[in-house]
Amino acid sequence: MRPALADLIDLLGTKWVMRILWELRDGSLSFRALQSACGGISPSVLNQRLELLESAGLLLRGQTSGYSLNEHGQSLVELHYPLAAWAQAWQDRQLNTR
Amino acid sequence: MRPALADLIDLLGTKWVMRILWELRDGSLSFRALQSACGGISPSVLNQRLELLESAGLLLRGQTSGYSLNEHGQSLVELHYPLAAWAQAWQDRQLNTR
DNA sequence: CCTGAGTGCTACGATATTCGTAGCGTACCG
DNA sequence: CGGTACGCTACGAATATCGTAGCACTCAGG
Repeated sequence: MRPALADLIDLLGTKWVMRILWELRDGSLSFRALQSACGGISPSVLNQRLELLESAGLLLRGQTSGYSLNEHGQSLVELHYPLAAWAQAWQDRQLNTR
Repeated sequence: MRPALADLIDLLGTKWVMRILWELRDGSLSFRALQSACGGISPSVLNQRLELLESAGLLLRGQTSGYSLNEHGQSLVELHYPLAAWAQAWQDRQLNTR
């Protein structure tokens, strides 16, 4: 039996997925705003990922207010907040090493 | 100034990277064992990712005992342990919805 | 009305990444 | 001298992503 976590890891390991979740962490963004927030992801791929996240039950397609995370998506991205401190220490380490 | 977390997210968002970290979570694996643990990733890409993880300072290339995470890699993957419970609830939700 | 600006999203050729398989060179064990 | 397992490379085929152009729609001003 395949563990649930492996499926999640595959989802999060899909290019752009984590980034999109992250950019939506504190509120909704329009399609185009998301596109530029992600540094110029192409619209076809962005749309593909948005469909993926919607079918994963994490995303709300806003009719007026753009895209935003639902409660589940929000709780998932909040689980990643501790990564911020780790990332900072990691970057400092990389700079010193190099 | 680009936040450190964005770099980390890009790293983790690279295909196979999270999966490799996860498969190495409790010990070392040989190249071929990693390959099959990841469900048949092609060796060229696996090698590429191993180099990436090594240059990111997370991986130890074992001379005898295969590949394993160093202390930093280990601490990173431990930050993801809380995801397991979330993933389980997520999967249950998906099954009920469908 | 009409125009302009913003929206979500599609199309499509060019480019980059990944896959799948075959195989090399080495080391160890009988 | 096999046999087996190892890390890893090569390379064409398949797939994914990029970059750009543009369509259809909505809404605010003039």
